[in-house]
Amino acid sequence: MGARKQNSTYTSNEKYIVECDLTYAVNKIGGRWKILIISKLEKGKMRFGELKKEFPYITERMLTLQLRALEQDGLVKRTVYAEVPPRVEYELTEMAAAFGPIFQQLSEWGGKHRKLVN
Amino acid sequence: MGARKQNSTYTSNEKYIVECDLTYAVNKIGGRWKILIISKLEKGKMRFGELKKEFPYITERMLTLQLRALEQDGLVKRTVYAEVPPRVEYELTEMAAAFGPIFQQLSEWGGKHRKLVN
DNA sequence: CCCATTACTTACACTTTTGTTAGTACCCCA
DNA sequence: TGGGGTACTAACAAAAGTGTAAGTAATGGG
Repeated sequence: MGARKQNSTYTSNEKYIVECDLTYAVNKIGGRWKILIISKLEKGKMRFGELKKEFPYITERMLTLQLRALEQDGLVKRTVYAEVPPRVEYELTEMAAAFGPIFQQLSEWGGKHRKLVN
Repeated sequence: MGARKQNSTYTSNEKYIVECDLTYAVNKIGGRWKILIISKLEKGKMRFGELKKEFPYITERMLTLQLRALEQDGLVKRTVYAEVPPRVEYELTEMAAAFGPIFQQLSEWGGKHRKLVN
């Protein structure tokens, strides 16, 4: 009972869309926090708590969710140290580091666009 | 009565996030259909109905919404011809065309990533 | 024994995004 | 008069994304 009704158009559209490598790529870094997290990690490893401090209003839940998704997608490597209290470090994978130059260009585009439109 | 309660954290986080030029840029092309639409328009002007045919399962509503958003953001130019039945043509602006090389790289990244992860 | 610390997890609520269905205006043509 | 064609629009509903509030495990230190 209570199995979620699978909205077929919603789902099949999603599949159709992600066939495009470009959309696929943008989806990997979509969402509210992923890009910001990746940007911070470009400077090196960080602990969960350190990341949290970087973003004044992020909730632990959101940070966890985003990091998990990034890990799942092979963009972030998570290392747990068996200590108490726990210590967990996050760092970018090569795949994520490859975004570097692309991010640079996108960022420039964003800057220019913002000036033109606003 | 019934004014929507403005969730302040939701909204203020949104503002905070978009201060980043990179996130700002990605937001402009985020959403389910925008990238695909831009990709099609890279080949030249298209009418509403032509665009619709390109995407088998998009609804008219979604296509309209996305085109409106792109227009609003200065990525697409909309030209209405005063005919009956109506004719409306969409084309990319320079700002959108500037995405070209970036899209190329993102797309390559997507292709590589897909092979690695799946 | 109790508390602090860290990195989470859970259940719930709100907001935005996406899709469904039906309908509109306009004029030409039969 | 009435249907066809085009590019929409409106009211509603489903789904995903994001935020709230509270709680957990484990252990060292007081």
